[in-house]
Amino acid sequence: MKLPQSFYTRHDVIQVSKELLGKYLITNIDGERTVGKIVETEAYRGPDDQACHARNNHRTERTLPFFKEGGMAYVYICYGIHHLFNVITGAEEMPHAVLIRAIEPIEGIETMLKRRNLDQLSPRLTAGPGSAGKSLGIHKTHNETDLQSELIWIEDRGEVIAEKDIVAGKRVGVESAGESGLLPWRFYIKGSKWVSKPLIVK
DNA sequence: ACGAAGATTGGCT
DNA sequence: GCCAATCTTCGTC
Repeated sequence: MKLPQSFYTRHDVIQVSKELLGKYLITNIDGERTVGKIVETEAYRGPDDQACHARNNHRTERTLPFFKEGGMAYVYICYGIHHLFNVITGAEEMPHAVLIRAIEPIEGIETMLKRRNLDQLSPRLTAGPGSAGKSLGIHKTHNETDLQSELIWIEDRGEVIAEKDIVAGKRVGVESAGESGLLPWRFYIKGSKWVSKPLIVK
């Protein structure tokens, strides 16, 4: 079942981030259907979260999607190369988003391999936000795509990830965000071999 | 108008 | 492990 818009418009983006684990992200791009199970996410909770692009309600052309109602894609380019896929959540004017950091390839694996210029299936195919987005054919032109459309959407296939099977840790690559950089808002499915980096737990 | 930095990745040493 | 790739965005001049 396709997740309804009400799944995304909820207030608590941390909760939405965790519940997205075990859901299926489906794209129908360039006539190729690809499906990946979401195994790793990160929550970005503006305006207070200093690691969020929309921190302090910072409103620019890039961050406009943050201020719309939850349930659409937010795709932006990182380091000039990578197209990172996020889901906008929360109510209008509430700038929250969830970054999809890794998926487990489920369907259309040949297409994914071709898009990534790889010839062998391994976590390298879809681990990391740049890799996951590229394997699914997601491009910056898909920014603001409605997740109720027939282009990109997320399905609930009845799997529930128990709280004990969710690992929480610091988000990746946000050290410069001060206190916010320490928040444990990265989540992944315990034991999944498809996550982008193992969490260093002491 | 200019320049530095960025929610990363892959190739080379 | 280190570093270049590559270009948009944003702060500053």
